[in-house]
Amino acid sequence: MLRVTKLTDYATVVLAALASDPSRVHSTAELAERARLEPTTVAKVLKPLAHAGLVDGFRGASGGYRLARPAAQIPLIAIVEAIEGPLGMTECSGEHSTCEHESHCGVQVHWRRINDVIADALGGVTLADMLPRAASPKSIPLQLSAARG
Amino acid sequence: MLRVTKLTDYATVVLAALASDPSRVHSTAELAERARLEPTTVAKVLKPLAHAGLVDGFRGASGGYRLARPAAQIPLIAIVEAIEGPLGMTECSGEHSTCEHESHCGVQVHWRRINDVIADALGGVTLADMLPRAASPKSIPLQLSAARG
DNA sequence: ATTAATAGTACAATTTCGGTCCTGATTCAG
DNA sequence: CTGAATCAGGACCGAAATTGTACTATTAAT
Repeated sequence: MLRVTKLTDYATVVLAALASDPSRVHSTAELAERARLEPTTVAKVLKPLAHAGLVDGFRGASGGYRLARPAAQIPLIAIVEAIEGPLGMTECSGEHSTCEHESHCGVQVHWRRINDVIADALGGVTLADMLPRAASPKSIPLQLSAARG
Repeated sequence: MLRVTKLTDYATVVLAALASDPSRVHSTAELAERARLEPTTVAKVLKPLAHAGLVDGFRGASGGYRLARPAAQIPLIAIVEAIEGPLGMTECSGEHSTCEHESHCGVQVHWRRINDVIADALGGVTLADMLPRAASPKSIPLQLSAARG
């Protein structure tokens, strides 16, 4: 149904919890309690997030995670791609396609552009827009609909 | 990776084949040959498409399928939803949510709006834009990126 | 009646997703 | 220096979705 995975959904919730106190280091246990998720699940979400450079991980006692950048500088597309890999609406949208129909497809090129449209839509929203009390009144700029209607 | 299913992909290809001769009735066998897909797969794709009113099905000898409307009046979102059901980026984006975290989530409202953004993006592209030689020079209006800069 | 063709359902194989657990590396506290 | 806390990185398994196919019933033209 064209949806992001639950893990991506969880990632936004966990990141939102981190963003509520960006300067501190939060342990997974603490984040799990805040987000009301299983600690193991939170840990699983944070690993790829750290790998993508969205959060910084600190080992050892009193270690944990901290937002690597201000929330306003973390676009949603970065979160989605950190968890789910490169955005690709169809098999052939990405770099290494294995679709056997490529040569005689006809719609491939168009899907690629749709890919860009979605990426732009997801790039126009940042983690800051997802926070309970967003900084700006227009928490999410619905620029596309504005442009169309 | 935030992708549509293969069936949805096939649906666009099959619909594009139908659109190449909109007034005629095409059998699944013929469409399969054009799209280079298995006849059974084509049949599977066409059923929900007919159910959604995107194509008209005619039974009996010399039966087949025909585009129910001009390609320019079939937005991509209709194709996606015909095959995959209502668009819902997250569990809680849709009508009947079963997510237990709703009451204390904080990001739910925002995902809903992102849902709308994606739906708009998919609503701004029609089947006509997917055809090999599109009617308009700007085959796909990248309005979002234009709006953002 | 016979044949062509869709409608609807059901089914197995494969893949992905969701969630848990384990082992190792690192850091802080005593 | 020892031990506890905590992340890093996989491995693993059950559940669910996807994919592709097959079968039967119904409809319509000849």
